[in-house]
Amino acid sequence: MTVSSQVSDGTTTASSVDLLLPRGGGGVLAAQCPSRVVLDHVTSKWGVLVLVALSRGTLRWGELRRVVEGISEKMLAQTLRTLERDGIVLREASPTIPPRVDYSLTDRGRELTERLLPLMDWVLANADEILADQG
Amino acid sequence: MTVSSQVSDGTTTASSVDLLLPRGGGGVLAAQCPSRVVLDHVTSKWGVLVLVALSRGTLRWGELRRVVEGISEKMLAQTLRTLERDGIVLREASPTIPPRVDYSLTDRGRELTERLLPLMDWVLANADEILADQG
DNA sequence: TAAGGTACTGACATGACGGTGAGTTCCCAG
DNA sequence: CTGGGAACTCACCGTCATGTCAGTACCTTA
Repeated sequence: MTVSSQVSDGTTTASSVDLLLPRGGGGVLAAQCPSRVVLDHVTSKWGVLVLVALSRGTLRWGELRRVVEGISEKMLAQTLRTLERDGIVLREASPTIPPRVDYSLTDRGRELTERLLPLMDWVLANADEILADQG
Repeated sequence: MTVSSQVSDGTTTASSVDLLLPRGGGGVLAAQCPSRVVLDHVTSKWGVLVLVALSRGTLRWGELRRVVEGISEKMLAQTLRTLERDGIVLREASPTIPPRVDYSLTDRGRELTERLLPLMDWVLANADEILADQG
């Protein structure tokens, strides 16, 4: 049942708790930790879904809009801009008419989704049971 | 339960992605998918941090408040109540004076954090670089 | 007597998140 | 020559998430 040790590049995730929670405080739980910012981008309502969508491959603006159901144009633009600034998503615009813009994951983005997908998998698999248990 | 296979060669291999993104739409990206609800709980700003804090072991109310820096009492209560309803966190109150309430992860919660910690690890490890890259 | 710790709950305010709808630029189909 | 699609931006506005502050019950310590 060990899930954490199968990251391709050899990074060990075995006792990650100690990294995340140094004894004297700090780590992710420190108020001023920069990871708080990135964490908010990555775990934002629409950020997660966009990353999942792109994990299968490159998508155009309009495709993203359709595939991530319920997202507004404003939120899609905002989410993509944030993820692009973070170097997680790559934006490639063709100067053609009509315009064509492709979005894909960078290497960094692929590293991220490697760790995100197992979580999403679990949530998807357990959501029904979790909600059923509480009426 | 299919644990998503790791992506080792850059291109996504058929795995959990297909579960998450069925060809005809649906999956996590469907607007009415129940996983959206659970996802919001789990990836909420404070939810993530509380889960990380509890991943090392049982904590009391006051300990959580101190360890998760910046959280208000209201948000801590609200977050814990949500996670408890979801069967992810276990609340045990001793009817002693002064009151003592212990919070810990359920089995379900431990399954979840197994998948959450690698992600948090990565975010922590890369946050500085990500923020530095954008000035 | 007062102050403080423990584990909360509830009222109130505010500010950010997110939705709506319009506007833009260029081209092509009808 | 009107309409529509592509990929956005912008202004407006509402609601909900979050923060702040006060209050509660009981006991211990100063």
